[in-house]
Amino acid sequence: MADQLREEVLRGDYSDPGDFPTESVLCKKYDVSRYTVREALRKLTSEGLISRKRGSGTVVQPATARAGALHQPLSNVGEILQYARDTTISFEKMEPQAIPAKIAEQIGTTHKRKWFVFHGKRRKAGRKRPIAVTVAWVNPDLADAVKQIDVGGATLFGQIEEYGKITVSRVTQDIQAISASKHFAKDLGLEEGDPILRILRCYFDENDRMFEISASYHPGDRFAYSMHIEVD
Amino acid sequence: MADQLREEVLRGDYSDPGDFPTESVLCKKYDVSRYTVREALRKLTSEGLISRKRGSGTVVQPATARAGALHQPLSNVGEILQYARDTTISFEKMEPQAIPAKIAEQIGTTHKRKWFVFHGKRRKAGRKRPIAVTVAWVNPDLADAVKQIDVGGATLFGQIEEYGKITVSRVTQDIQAISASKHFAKDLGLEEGDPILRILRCYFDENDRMFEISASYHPGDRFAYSMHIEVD
DNA sequence: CAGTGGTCTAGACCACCGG
DNA sequence: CGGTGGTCTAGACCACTGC
Repeated sequence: MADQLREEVLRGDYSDPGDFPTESVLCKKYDVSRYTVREALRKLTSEGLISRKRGSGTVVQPATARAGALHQPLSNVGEILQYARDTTISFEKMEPQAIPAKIAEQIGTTHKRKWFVFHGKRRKAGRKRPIAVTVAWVNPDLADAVKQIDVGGATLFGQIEEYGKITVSRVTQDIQAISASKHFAKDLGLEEGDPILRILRCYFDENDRMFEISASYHPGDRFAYSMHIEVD
Repeated sequence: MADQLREEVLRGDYSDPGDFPTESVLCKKYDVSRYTVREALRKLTSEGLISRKRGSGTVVQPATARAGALHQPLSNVGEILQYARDTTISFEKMEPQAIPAKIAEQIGTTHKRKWFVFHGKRRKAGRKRPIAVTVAWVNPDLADAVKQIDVGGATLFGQIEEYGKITVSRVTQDIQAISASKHFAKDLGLEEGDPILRILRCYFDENDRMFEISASYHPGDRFAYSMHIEVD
């Protein structure tokens, strides 16, 4: 139900203020209890699609004109996919390697085996330089899934979910400002030493197995990571 | 109830795995319905304090050995306060000024009036250099509350909430990597040009009025912004 | 298998908002 | 004042876990 409602909202069905149905209307429309309706609306609220006010009702959140730099709104994993909307990413499969010590230390992992490695570049239509570069490591348990990965296509973790028949259930992120190494500077069209935003993500499946680690590097001057927090 | 349970968890009451009470036990202990228990546990889950698994039960999330850098776990505004636990912040009240163009542009505001300005330094016991510096602007509507602010004390937005009789209802954040200016480099003990993580926050009250803007600057090498995302 | 958390129904009272 | 969403009770069935 949340999915269907989300589609309707994104399609703009309730774009006029006051258009959004009340809880009781939704109960009747979908023939479910109020609990179920509220559960669905809770999801949409946490995604920032709607906002609700006691006594007034529910309104669709205006797609606020994102000023200035490239933004990456992100409050749940669903939105990670949205990020890919007007950009494309392509990967290159590299030789398997162990998780580099610097990364392993930061996320506190002790894996010793060699993981599958992918190098990715995210591009925006009409720009020559990539807007971000990514290094991703995939758990060696998932060899079968890795064989089927299409390096030109969708997100890595999405494909792993599909081919590996697993579901991402949590993601951790560490965001840090670092200095561009010669290598990353060249890729991103920066000077060595320029600020770079590094986002280090760990993806866990439903059994709490870490199945992917990704490190993406964004030019500091062209990228801001945006998020919103609702307070209960 | 969530608050009380959170205290117990942080105090370490349920540190052994298998110690955490089941839903039915909590129902009896607090004499509330299962809905209420689940609502409280939902909060703690979203804060990353506990994790739950159908059939197995609820376990307190291990305070994973945070390697190296200073971390700032943050998934809701409540946790912004926690950040202050082993650190202290002190402010200095400056002359009112209009929001600088660079900031105003990024957050897309058109306020023209002069806002109250505070400069803050966050320190950790036993370190001479501040671990972060902050610049905060407070909405000129809140002159009465600003008069009562204790610059040596708690968080700015917390005091504004109290004295201004308002409640923060949402926060937006923009996280960006920037290059240290001469001024910030000196304050943080860095070289000019070193990477800095800037977190730009806008605080909104229950009427969606932006009542505070804050920009905090963290040394790139000593600070990582950590967060976790649960997928439903 | 018994017990866990996930989901759901069908009621209820409340604080708050608008007309 | 009636209707909104916020909170809550008291049940129920289910999938999944561990023994």
